[in-house]
This record gives sequence, structure tokens and C-alpha cells, in this order.
Amino acid sequence: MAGNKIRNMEEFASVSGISRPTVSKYFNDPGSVRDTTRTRIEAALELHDYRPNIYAMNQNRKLTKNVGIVVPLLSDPYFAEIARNLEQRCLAAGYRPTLFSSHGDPALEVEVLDTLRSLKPAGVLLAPLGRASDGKALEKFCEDVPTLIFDSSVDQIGLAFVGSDNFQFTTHITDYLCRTGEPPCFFEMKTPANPDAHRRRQSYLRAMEAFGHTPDVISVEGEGWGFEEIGLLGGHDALKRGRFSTNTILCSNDRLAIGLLTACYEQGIRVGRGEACLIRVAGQDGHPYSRYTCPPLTTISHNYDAVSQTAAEALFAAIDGQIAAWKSTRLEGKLILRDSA
Amino acid sequence: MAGNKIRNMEEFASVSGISRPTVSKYFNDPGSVRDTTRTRIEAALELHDYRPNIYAMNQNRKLTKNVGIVVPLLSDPYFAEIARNLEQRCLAAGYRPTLFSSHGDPALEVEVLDTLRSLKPAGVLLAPLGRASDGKALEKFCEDVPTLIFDSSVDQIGLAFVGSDNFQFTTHITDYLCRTGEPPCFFEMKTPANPDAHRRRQSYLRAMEAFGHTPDVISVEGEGWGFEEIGLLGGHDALKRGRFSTNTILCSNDRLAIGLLTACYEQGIRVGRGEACLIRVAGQDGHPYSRYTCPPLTTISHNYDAVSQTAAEALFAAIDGQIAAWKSTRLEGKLILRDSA
DNA sequence: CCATTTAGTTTACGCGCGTAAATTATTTGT
DNA sequence: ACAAATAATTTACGCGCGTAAACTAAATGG
Repeated sequence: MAGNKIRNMEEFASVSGISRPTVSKYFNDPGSVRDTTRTRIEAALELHDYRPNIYAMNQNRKLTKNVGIVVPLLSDPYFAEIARNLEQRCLAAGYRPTLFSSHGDPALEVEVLDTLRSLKPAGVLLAPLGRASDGKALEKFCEDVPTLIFDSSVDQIGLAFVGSDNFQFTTHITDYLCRTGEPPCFFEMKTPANPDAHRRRQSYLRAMEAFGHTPDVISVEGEGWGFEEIGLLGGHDALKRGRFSTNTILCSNDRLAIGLLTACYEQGIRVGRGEACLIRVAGQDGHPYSRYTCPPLTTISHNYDAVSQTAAEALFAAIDGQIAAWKSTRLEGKLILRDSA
Repeated sequence: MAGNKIRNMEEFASVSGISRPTVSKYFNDPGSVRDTTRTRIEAALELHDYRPNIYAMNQNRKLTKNVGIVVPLLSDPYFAEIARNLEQRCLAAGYRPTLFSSHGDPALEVEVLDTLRSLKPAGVLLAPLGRASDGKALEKFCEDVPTLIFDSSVDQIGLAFVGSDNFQFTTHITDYLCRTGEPPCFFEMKTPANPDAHRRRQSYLRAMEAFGHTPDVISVEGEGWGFEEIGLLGGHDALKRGRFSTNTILCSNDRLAIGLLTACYEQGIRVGRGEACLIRVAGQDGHPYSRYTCPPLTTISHNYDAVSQTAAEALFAAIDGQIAAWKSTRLEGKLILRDSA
């Protein structure tokens, strides 16, 4: 704890009276040295408070304990939440997670991957931007570094894919909405960033067909990642024009729904399943804020824990040398019934 | 772009027909080499697609271009937003930002600072956890690394402090609320994580006194960083017990307000400044989601751009050797009038 | 065209650590 | 107590790069 400034492992080794390679071994795995030496090292640690330089360590290790986590956009609480979850799991498994955000920019995504190479990670958990991603760059990266793709799938690259079953998501919630009221319209962005959005539209169409209802897809304009704003503007527009053919709206994702709810509120349209309500709104994702909308948002939620657990464990297994064929795991979502639908 | 795999600068130098030190110079500053050599290097770059290892670079540089950015909790969109803003500024100024989150955990905060030392950053932009922070560890870190504290101040450490003027925030919005309706009650957490929360309560009390009104502070239970949930539960409780002495509630921060709005909704209490509204609610912070609450939240917003610009520029100036005495800069907030109050 | 400046090269070392091989010290089992 | 097994040390090298010094080649300028 105290203050002598130790600059490197050499110095620390000499003040602790142990050779540097042994000290190195200790930091690599404290259990790998004799009890007496470990005690001496730890005693010296108390006095001099030294920590090895992580980046210098990683430079030489055959296999580092680094794990890179890449998400498309950290300012989206959904990704922030899943990133946090993954970080915890890495830490618990003895890895050093490093978090990166592509900030919604394909060029930055490539930049992040290049930075990641320098980190010499044992593995990477990568949620690609989606449509906008530089597919070739991703593929090349996956060839060089053990990479597990999560959240949004792009081709069959990396070790495996783990995400949610978008077909089940939309089918399930469409099913629920049909059984409990008028069949839903589908509210989405015309040009979604995420390829999974297409899957959701497809399953909506299919589910409606299965029920014998006429589907109605409202695709609103808007580029980028400001989904709430797109939902708000698109919602106002659609409401004014009477674009919704039924009183029930299923949104392609929760953030769009959050914007739509605000639009409804601003037009004095009461949302919910109560008597006085004119309209029902449901989302998809189980966004961290969906509990706090007014009314609280009915949604079908990602199984955050299961997705991150499956992804992390698959990566760790691959790092440990357990080779497995490429596999796509898509986990079911859980319907969360709240007041909005 | 094409495929020959170059492992290090040595190899790249030889294939490009230039000596390694010159190549090193080029990557350090492309303008520092002759035009003809630069052209040759860049031609080789096209063919062999090599990138220097950033972490190996930083190991030896006297002054790296690394800048660490530390926020208390990335899953809070407020911090995510300001972190993004700071990252952009670093990039624009030619620095390499690396983002860290303390995840609300003081132990992790210390861990992050230790990791940061290994990065040998030219400077660090640090938003401490606040009350829970290990003050001594922070202080020690600031002695070793040029650190600018932002958002939440702890003592007089680092190069300088840049944040918002919480007195002005609360005074200004209290003023507004008093002039436009009943004087506000103050809704806060009993044990806030952030020391600035105390400043806000103080200025509320002072402002109410100045207006000749009787202040009413409602402090709700709740630990941790789940402010919306605390606002929701505390709001339900306070509403049921009739704890609010006026029809106007000023929340200590927007996230609390988001929870409170949900509580109001669930109790059928209409919020806003319209005729049919029973209650007015206002927040503080200008949270990215405040626009999308129902009703949209009246709040006093941080000047995100100005805070991050001031912080970044002060740090860059210090890195460039412009020594300045420790200074605290507190920027005024801007009142954002929306429907909730 | 030659002397001077400027840029490039060679050489050599250092950063903070991992790691392998050979050697020596210590701990076991009996 | 002694041989065998185990752990620690010494020595030496490597990772991918920065950087300084001494030297050589190329671009200036009058």
C-alpha cells in the first residue's frame, strides 16, 4: 500500500528478494509458486504497491486473457445493458474485458477491429452494426481472431452466432395481440440498421396470415440510430393521416414504441388496454426503459442473461480449445405484459 | 488492402524498401518524411495493409496520444451521451480515446484507474463515482497522471474541474416553477450517490426562502443507481400518503422524474400544465430520454457540448504544457420547457 | 558546381514484460 | 539421511515498437 515507487517488475523483484521470472510466474498464476515465495511476494506487495503493466504483459503472452466486447452503439441502453452483462461474465471467468462502441459508424467499426488486433485478444464478442457493416472486414477479422457474433447476425462468420429468435419474438407477441383484441398493425423504419428488423416484419406477415388477418405495415422514414425521434415523427404523421387500420400497433422495437407513445400522448390519444383507451401499443426488445413509459410498455423481451451467458460460454469454450462447428443459437423471448397492450 | 500478412514494422519496412525508423517516423507523423518516401510508404500500405501495434507504440513513446475517459456508469444514457461527445472531441484533436465505466462500483473505479496507468495516457477525463469513490486512490492517480475531473467534483484534485452549476440549475428552475404556478416540493433520494445532489437540495431551500415560500423536501429510500425504480416506488409511496404539499414537484434529477411520472400515470394522476392536470413535474439534467416521457419532461439541461468542450480543451491545453492553476468551471444549464411543468 | 542544409539510414539500445533452457536449491518419500 | 521430485534462479532471448547518435544520401542555394 505504501509509497515507494516501483517502476517495473525488475525493481519489484529485487525489493521482494525474488527473481523476476518467478515474480512473473506469480502474477500469471499465484498458485503456481511455492507458499513461502507467495507469502514473500504478497508481503512486498503490501509495502510497495506495484502492478504489472497489462499491455506489456499482453505483448508477449501466447494466450492473453483479453476479451474484446464490441457493440454498435453504447448510448443505446439495450446495448449498454448487454455489454455490462457480458463484462461481468468475462470478469467472473477470469478474463479482462475491454469494451468498444462502433458509435453507429461502419468506419469506426473497422477502426475498432483494428485496435482490437493490437490487443491480441483471446477472443472477441462482437455485435455488428448490421447492414452497414463492412462485411469483408468483419470476415477477415473473424479469420484472425476467435470471434463470437451476437445480437445481429451477418452471414455465417466467426465461431458461432448467439442472439434472439426474432421469428419467435414477433410471432409470439402478434399471437398475443390477436387473441386479446384487434390484430396489430406493424410499425417500423423503412430502412432499418439491423437486418433482424426484416425478420420481424416477415414473421409479422406470416403470423397475420396464419390468423387469417390482413397485415398492415407502416414503414416510416428516418435514417440513423435516433429511433425514438423517428418513432415520434413517424407516429405523429401516421396518426394524423389515419394510417393505422386497427387500434393495435406492434412496433418493430421498443425505442420506436417509446417515440410512438409520446406521439400518441401529444395527440391526446390514450394508450392502453383499459376502457377509455383508444389504442394499444406493443414493442419488442425488453428495453431497460420500457418499464417506465406511460403507460408501461408491453413488450417481448430478450433473455439478456441467457443470451450473454450462451455467448460468453461459447467463446470461453472455444478459447479453451473446444472446437465446435459453427452454430446459430437463437433464444426465445419472454412476453412482458404491461398496461400498453 | 490485399493479403500478404505483415507481422511487424520490420517486415513492412523491408517490403516497402524503407528503413524501419523512417517508417516509424511516418506513422508518428506522415508529414515528417519527404514526399517521395511518403508516397512509397503509402503505396506499400495499399498492397500489404499493415497497421502498427498501438499498445507496443505506447509502451515507448514519451508522450502517447492516449486519453482515458472514465464515467461512473455507462448504462446511464446521460453518461453514455457525454462520453460519446468527449470521444469525438479527442478523435478530432488527434487523440486516441479509451472509454471505461466504473459500473457504479468503487472497487471497479480503482481497478479502472490502475488499468489506465498501464495505458500511459497523455491525460484522463474522469467523472468520479462521487461519495462512494476512494478519495485517496483518486488523489494519488491525479498526482501521477494529468487528470481533468468532470461532472461530479471531489475535493480540489486533478488539473481542474468542469461541470454544471448545480446552484444555478436548481435556482433557475425553482424560479420558473414559482412564477408559473404553485411553488415546488423537492423530490430526491435520501442517500444520493452524487455529491451534487446535496447542492441541488441546498439551492432549492435557498430559492424557496428567497421567494418566501415554505420548502418541502421529500427524500425517498433507495440505494444504488436504479434511479427510475427509486422514483417509481418512492413516488407511489409519496402519492399514496399525500406527501406532496403543493401540486408541483421538482425532482433532483431526470431519472427520478421518469420514475415519478410513471407512478403518477399508474395512479391515474394527470401530469402537466394543462387544465385537466393535477400535478406538475420537472426534472434536472436534460436526460436524452426526457423528450420522450409522457408528458415530455420540463427540465434544466446540462450544456453537454460546452461541458465536454471546456473539459476536453482544458485537458489538451495541459497536455500541451500550458500550465494553469487549478480551476473549477461550472456551466449554466438551459431551461427546456415541455409539457410536464 | 561545390558547400550547406535537410532527410534518410544504420546501429544500437530501451520499454516492461513472457518464456524457455540450464542450473541450483528445496522439498518430498522412504 | 539420501535419492528423486519439485520449485526457484540465472541466463538469455523475444515481443513490436520508440528513439537517439553517427553517418550517408539527397535536396537546396548562390
